[in-house]
Amino acid sequence: MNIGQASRETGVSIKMIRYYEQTGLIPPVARNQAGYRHYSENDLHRLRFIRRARDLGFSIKHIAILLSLWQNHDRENAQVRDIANQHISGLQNRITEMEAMITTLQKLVDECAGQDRPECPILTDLEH
Amino acid sequence: MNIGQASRETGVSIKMIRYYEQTGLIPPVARNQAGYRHYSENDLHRLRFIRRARDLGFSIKHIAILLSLWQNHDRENAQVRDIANQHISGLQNRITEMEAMITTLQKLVDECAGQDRPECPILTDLEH
DNA sequence: CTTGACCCTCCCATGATGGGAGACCTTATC
DNA sequence: GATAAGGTCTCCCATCATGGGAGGGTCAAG
Repeated sequence: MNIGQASRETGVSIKMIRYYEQTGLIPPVARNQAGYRHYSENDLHRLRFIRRARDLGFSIKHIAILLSLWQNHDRENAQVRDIANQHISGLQNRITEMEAMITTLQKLVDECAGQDRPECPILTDLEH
Repeated sequence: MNIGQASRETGVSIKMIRYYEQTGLIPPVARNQAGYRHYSENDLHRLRFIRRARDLGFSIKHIAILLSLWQNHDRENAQVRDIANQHISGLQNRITEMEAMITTLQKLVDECAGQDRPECPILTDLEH
């Protein structure tokens, strides 16, 4: 199967498939005589794995680790859980930060809307 | 005041101050004969504005608009509110996405921890 | 044999930030 | 006045994941 169809099957863009190969996240795939990449069912499997992990917000570095654990039968499941828990914590921290931003912003917007003064409380806050 | 002290006063790194000038977010500042940048109280004011807006998560593009509204006395406060509301929506959308990721991940981690089978539900999910 | 769809590599761009090299300036100390 | 330390200048490179596009080769159907 050529790269275009592999892309359609897995939901990973052609650009990203080549990028993953180039950066070593996936091993080089087979080529035909013209140099076209050729994807086996196994290759597609790996791409779907990556796609799913990206959808869950894992970084490429974490995905690299997950891929190696995936194919290492000596792994401890706890290692996988560690990666996942680490990722969950990262997400939660970012959410906490963003919620704090929203709280501040919403208060400023409310103040700004609730009055007809010429100066805008949002800008006044930023100025400070 | 030189750039180093301006950086310390405003909390904006030297690198970023120069970058903001280079990309036009702030106008070029005065220079002494040796070419050293020199910052007035007004310049510091602008930098603090930017710093605060960055802390609230505004993109540079949004900050550029906010800066121009800040100095435009004909502006409508509603314009400023629009930018802020737009930003709040963006943050909320990202939070929603991340919360969905956390929900999925947490479920997988719980399943993985609650059993002693050799296969890991997290990897099994990613595989799928 | 032509046409259109596909594929290849290589280069560039994003957004915000930092690192570092090599050169110049300033200030304080001896 | 010399020297050392530290501040500043510009220019280039890297990040992370992703996309755009140029210029050229390939393949299959008509």
